[in-house]
Amino acid sequence: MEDVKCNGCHLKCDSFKFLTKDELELIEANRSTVVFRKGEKIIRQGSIFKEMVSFNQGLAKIHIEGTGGKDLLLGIISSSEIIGGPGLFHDKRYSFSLTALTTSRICLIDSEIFMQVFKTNYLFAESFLREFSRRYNDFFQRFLSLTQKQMHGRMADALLFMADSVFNADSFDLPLSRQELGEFAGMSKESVCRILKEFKDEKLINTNGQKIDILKKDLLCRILEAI
DNA sequence: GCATTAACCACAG
DNA sequence: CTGTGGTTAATGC
Repeated sequence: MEDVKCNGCHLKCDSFKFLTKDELELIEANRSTVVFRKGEKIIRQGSIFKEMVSFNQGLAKIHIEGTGGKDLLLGIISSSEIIGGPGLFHDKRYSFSLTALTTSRICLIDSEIFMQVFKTNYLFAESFLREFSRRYNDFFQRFLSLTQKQMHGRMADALLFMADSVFNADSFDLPLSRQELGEFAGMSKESVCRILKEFKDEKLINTNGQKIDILKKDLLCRILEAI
């Protein structure tokens, strides 16, 4: 893999554009670039917070571990973003796991160095916190969906999220297994199968393995709105 | 009571 | 891993 300089890297997220040449070189000297394959864990919930993740390319899931080995899938990373979680400021532990859903290109930045730059460059810090806040806002919206909607509404939510926030298309190859989709929509994998079949029978969507086509988005939106 | 919702289990492909 | 069918428990008319 070619080692692109941070300065000329077009994959890095917008926050980095606020860094001075010196700051970017400092980051560069304290980061590694790693490619993760599907299923590989990028960060592990509970482990010591050593590095910030600069996610550059690919697809990954943010998930937290529940009891009995059951996960809750909180979000999907599909574009460049700096990820680390509250551990950077709070308890020096990762508060969630990050797992690659497809081959993903990531830079790992020493957290001490990241913090150093955070403290000296206000525009960078503000931009980073804006991204950070947006991410947590999304989590809160998920909680709302998970706690106040019934299964069909949650499934419609999950499918529309994939279409609008991840793929920007109404047809896509779902990067999640039925099990993972269940972890995202807060239901068992059996319920996922049943509801997808119902949606398919009602011609709201078409499914073929991992391939999903949303056929009647307006009706799906109505299911989403109707509790 | 009866219907609905949704999880758990078993099992086939 | 995916999908189906049966069972069960809780909740709501």
